[in-house]
Amino acid sequence: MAKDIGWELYRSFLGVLREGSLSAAARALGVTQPTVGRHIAALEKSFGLTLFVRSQGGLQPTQAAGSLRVHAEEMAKTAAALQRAAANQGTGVRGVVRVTASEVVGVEVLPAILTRLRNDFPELKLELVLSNRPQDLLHREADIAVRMFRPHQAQLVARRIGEIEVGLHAREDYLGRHGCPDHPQELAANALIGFDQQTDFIRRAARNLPAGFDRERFVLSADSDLAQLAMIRAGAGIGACQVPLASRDRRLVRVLPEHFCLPMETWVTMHEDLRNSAPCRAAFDALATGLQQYLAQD
Amino acid sequence: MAKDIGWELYRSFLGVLREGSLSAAARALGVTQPTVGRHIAALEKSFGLTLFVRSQGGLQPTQAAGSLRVHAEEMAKTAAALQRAAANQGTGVRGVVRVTASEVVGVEVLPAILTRLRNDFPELKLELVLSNRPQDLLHREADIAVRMFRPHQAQLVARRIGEIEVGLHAREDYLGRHGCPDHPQELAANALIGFDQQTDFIRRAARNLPAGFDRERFVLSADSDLAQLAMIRAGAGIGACQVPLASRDRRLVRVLPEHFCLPMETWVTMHEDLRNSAPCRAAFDALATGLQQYLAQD
DNA sequence: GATCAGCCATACATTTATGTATGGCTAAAG
DNA sequence: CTTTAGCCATACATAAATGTATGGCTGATC
Repeated sequence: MAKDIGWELYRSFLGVLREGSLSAAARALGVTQPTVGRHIAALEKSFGLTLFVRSQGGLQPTQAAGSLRVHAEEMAKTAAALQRAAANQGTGVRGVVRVTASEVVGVEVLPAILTRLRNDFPELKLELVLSNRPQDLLHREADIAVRMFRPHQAQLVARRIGEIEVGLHAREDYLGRHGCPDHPQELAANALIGFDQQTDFIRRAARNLPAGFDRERFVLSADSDLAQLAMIRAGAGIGACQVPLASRDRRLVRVLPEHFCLPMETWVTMHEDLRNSAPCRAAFDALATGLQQYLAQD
Repeated sequence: MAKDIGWELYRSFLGVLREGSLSAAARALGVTQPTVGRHIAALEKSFGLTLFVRSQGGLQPTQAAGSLRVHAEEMAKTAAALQRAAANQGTGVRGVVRVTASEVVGVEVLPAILTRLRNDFPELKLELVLSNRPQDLLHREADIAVRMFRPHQAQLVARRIGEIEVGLHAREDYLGRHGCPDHPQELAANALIGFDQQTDFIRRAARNLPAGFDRERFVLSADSDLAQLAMIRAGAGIGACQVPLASRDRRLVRVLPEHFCLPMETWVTMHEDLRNSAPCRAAFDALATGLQQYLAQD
């Protein structure tokens, strides 16, 4: 096998893939355009294949380059994880902790918790990754995850927070105009706010949904849970949201609580290696207690 | 955040972790000792923490360095995967394909298949990883896996080969001396060859094991399936092995076929991105057809 | 069609990283 | 006790990578 290739080259390679041109990649990486150009040339020579088709508007990746991209991304993620891990290694609660959560929790619940945490530890930095797709804690895409299911991977420290209940809600003035439904059948006559594409959670919860609440009846649809929440708050109709969230807003009224009630098991998880990391530990504890308070306010 | 750290530094870091000294790491990496020393110094400066305690006998990693190691290893694995992927990208069946399989299959079955493959494609190189632990195909720890269970991850091309049967066997001269058991109860009077620690496969198959074949009765134990096979072949007693394997050896006789019969579903799997890679494709096909022949010789 | 902005490629200067050579140190072997 | 082999650290020389400056090219805009 030919000599191993310098890892720095992969960095430039990924930069060009992401930015689309040597010049842009150079700017992003903090080097100059000829340097990136030489790196790509060196890679192509090593591999013996064409990675990019040069053009005046930039470089277009070949199919080969595309298939290598995932690996380069993985390198970048790992490098970032290593750097974060190193920053969290010293004594004292300082460094960067990356927290992942669902969009709703991240926007509605975490800010207050993380603000308190930051007040307690001003040297702590936080990165928030909002996604309904579970991040890979084992490979440190995130340090701590707030998830709605029991983690099934080993090597994780997991704390069960409790169950967040999801129920149907609407603003009282909407219900005043349309009447508050007493039976699921009456839902059909209402402006239902729902999902567009089925998410994992919905699929799992589908069997617990009442008959009147399904995709065909939705008048307002959005894949974004945040958008659905905003529509409920705006009085657009009846939709599903977390009960403790709705109870913060006096104008929101729960609809058909006995027919529509989805409890979501809530967990805070972290890689076990991070137990000895002061900043991760602090963030973990703050999230656990903060979320418990969130549940208790129900 | 401080400036990003050159990925090359991580390489030196991992080298020192693996080799235990600057000098040894330098040799392994093909650079000189001062270079590695500077890299480590640069890393320690960037991180603001001590990674190694210098001593005359070498460098001893601190706890911090140890906790960063997994990430560095991950970088190395990914870099290797990228390089392999690149090598397999060109036209023609050349490059390195990494195949993983169980120890028994790897030692007893694959050599013939891979030899034929290499004869057909002299420019193809093969790496064999023998392990009962499933390798991570998604992250390209291996390109192709021969596994005894249906793959549950998406993004994988999987071909079902059939079922390899596992049965009890012994050499005929052993049976001549001790008599061939007709009922499971008679097993207790025999020299049983079995596992020491329970493997995943055993655990899953446990409910299908006959009453007379369990851990307490084993006279000869080994975790290595290869060692068990060798003992069976040496005429040491009765043990379990793959039926097509035993039928190659005329001296081996199957024992209690109706009571002890564990079919193992056999699959060849590969990441779907590799379908367009000529060398991986060739290896995949060769493995699939070769294993099918192996099953058919039963 | 002329101007401008953005891009890549090349030639040259400079900085940076690396290699070479050496000395000091320790632990084990003679 | 001496020798040897292995290691790290430093000073200096060298090679390699990077930056600077420039020219040519294309496509959009006026």
